[in-house]
Amino acid sequence: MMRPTIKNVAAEAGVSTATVSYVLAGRTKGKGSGISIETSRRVHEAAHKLGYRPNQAARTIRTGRSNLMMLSLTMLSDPWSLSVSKAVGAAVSAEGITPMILADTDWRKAIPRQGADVIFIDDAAQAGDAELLAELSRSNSLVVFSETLEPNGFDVIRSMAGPSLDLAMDHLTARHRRIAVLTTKSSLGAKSPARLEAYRDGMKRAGLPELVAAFDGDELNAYAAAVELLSRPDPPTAIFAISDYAAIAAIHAAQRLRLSVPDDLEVIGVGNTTQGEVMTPSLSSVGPVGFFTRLADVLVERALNPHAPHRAVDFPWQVLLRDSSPEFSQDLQDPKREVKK
Amino acid sequence: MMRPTIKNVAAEAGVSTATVSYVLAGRTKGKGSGISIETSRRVHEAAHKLGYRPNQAARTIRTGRSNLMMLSLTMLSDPWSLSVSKAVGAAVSAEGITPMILADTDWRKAIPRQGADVIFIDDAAQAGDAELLAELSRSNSLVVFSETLEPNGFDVIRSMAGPSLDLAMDHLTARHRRIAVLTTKSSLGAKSPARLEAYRDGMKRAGLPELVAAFDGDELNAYAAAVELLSRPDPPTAIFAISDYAAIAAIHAAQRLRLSVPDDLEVIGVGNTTQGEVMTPSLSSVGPVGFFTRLADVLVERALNPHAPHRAVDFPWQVLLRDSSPEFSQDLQDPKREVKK
DNA sequence: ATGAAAGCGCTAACAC
DNA sequence: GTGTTAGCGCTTTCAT
Repeated sequence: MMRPTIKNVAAEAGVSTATVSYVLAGRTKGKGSGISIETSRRVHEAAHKLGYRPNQAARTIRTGRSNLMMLSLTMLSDPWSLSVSKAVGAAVSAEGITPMILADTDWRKAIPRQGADVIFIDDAAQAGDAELLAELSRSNSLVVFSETLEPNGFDVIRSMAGPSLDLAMDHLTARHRRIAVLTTKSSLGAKSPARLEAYRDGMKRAGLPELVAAFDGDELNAYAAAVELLSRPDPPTAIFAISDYAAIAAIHAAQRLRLSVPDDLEVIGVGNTTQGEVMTPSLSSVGPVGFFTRLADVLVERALNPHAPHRAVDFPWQVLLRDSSPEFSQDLQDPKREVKK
Repeated sequence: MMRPTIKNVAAEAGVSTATVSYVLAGRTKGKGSGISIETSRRVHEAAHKLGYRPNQAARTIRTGRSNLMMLSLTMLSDPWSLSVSKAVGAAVSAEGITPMILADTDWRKAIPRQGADVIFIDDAAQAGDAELLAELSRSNSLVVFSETLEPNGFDVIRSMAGPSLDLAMDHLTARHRRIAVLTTKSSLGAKSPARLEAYRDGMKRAGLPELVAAFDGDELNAYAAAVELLSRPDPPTAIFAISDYAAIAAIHAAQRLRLSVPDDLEVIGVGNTTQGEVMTPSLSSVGPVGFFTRLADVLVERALNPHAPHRAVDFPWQVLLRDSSPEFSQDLQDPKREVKK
């Protein structure tokens, strides 16, 4: 009942453990390393007979590589997270790397316990994160999504969100007077410190009063907050949501209240996720284009080359107006209204 | 630049590696194991100074436990998967177990490479799975979601779906004549072999012709298939979707085509996920009640007690009519129409 | 109260 | 071509 080891296989095949290791590593064909075809066959046979599975922990301790990529995703139900997972899954398939998701967990607590070759962290904005990351980067390759950090032993994925966020706010303030922001209470956390500010600045520029609806947690709470917001006596005619998932929740809330999107309510999200793109009505969003594929590439590069110099990767953002905005607008970059296939 | 080991810490603190191990394992207070308070302090100090992090792989190889729980989720974007992740996350938090998600991957290929104490597999229906699982269960504790397998070295989570699926079909056939099923092409895979059959049997009972819309893959394709289905000259007035995510896609498709749910189209899904419950209109679904919490409990129990006898856990299902069905129906069990909070 | 030492399963020099 | 052997970092008897 004990799990068979390389030793058992060696005994069964009548060879040494080294030979087994070689054969199972597939170095039987190369010209330099010579294992006879017959020995190789016997080893494979023995391994199969015993139901041998390599012990990943032992291999890791020896080689120093786990072939694991960890994705720390703060809110798995955020379509942003799903997009990351999908893109990474597609990118690593060829490389012998297995992506594992650490979901809805504070990486600050959970990471130290893990061993992955490369770790993606989707949320690093709290005080002290810079130090902690520098510290962690001594034992793992880190790729961090952050608007504020600089590379320091780890890579940083940055969204050059500012200008596009401003543009989106100007779009809204030109068309509406009551514009609410739907945001997480801890706008410090998550991917969004700059987003709330963009709203505030935009409203200030237009001389309009702020209308803040804050929720705590996931899309269910965002939905509840949106319902509350839209049920007020003088509801907003536009919502700037701090994230696509919040925007989607707002649209569902509007539909529930029999409000028409975009006629009664314009909604713009942030993140440009696939989910927003394919929903009905499709969601206007400000976000990077081609982001997820590129992010996945960066992660794979880092996995394959742990010692390459660390860098910051910037993504230009765009405003993408779709069905949740009333009209085609000439004044925005890339104004082509996207069509669903 | 090398990652510090227990050895370095021992040297720095002027003690042996054994002492460091003891201290860091927290066995300093117990009466039996005596480490002086002073030594303990020095060790902690040294560890902190060096930025020591235990090597998880080394610990695993020595103890045989990784404190990892792996969730193999065939389609992460399926709300079913999100519900699993959420429930498990809540259940393990206290136990020192870290749940990791293996997403959108064939466990048949990926599992052998991993080392987790307990592995949840959400999809085991293919030929040969029974043998492979029995095999794998020699090295890992397995919990398998399956309608067909029997426990054999692993636990089985079973949904007693049949009667409720039949009930749901009878509900539909009593009210509609053109009822379509929205299903994955490979209805062999995934969690659904019995679901398609329930549709077929139900239609046969009612003497109605089958109307099958099959898609390949994820919710985007389900959406496309639903649009196509509803655009036909003689569209169905009800859709029985093989999974909640497909049902949600169908509702979105209907909304896009300006059809009213439930007036023009009744939709019933399978799985009873939270996402379906909170959407607008809320989704009628047939599924287990309290399933996810219970599943999480089973996983935790298994993680804590690897040698307990293996068992099958059955979940009774119910038909839950919500807004995507036109009317309150007396003839169904638990007919209380649920209200969103 | 602390340390020495034996491995866990595996890989990679280096011998033969 | 194949075997010997020395560890990787850690935990855990068993001495002292």
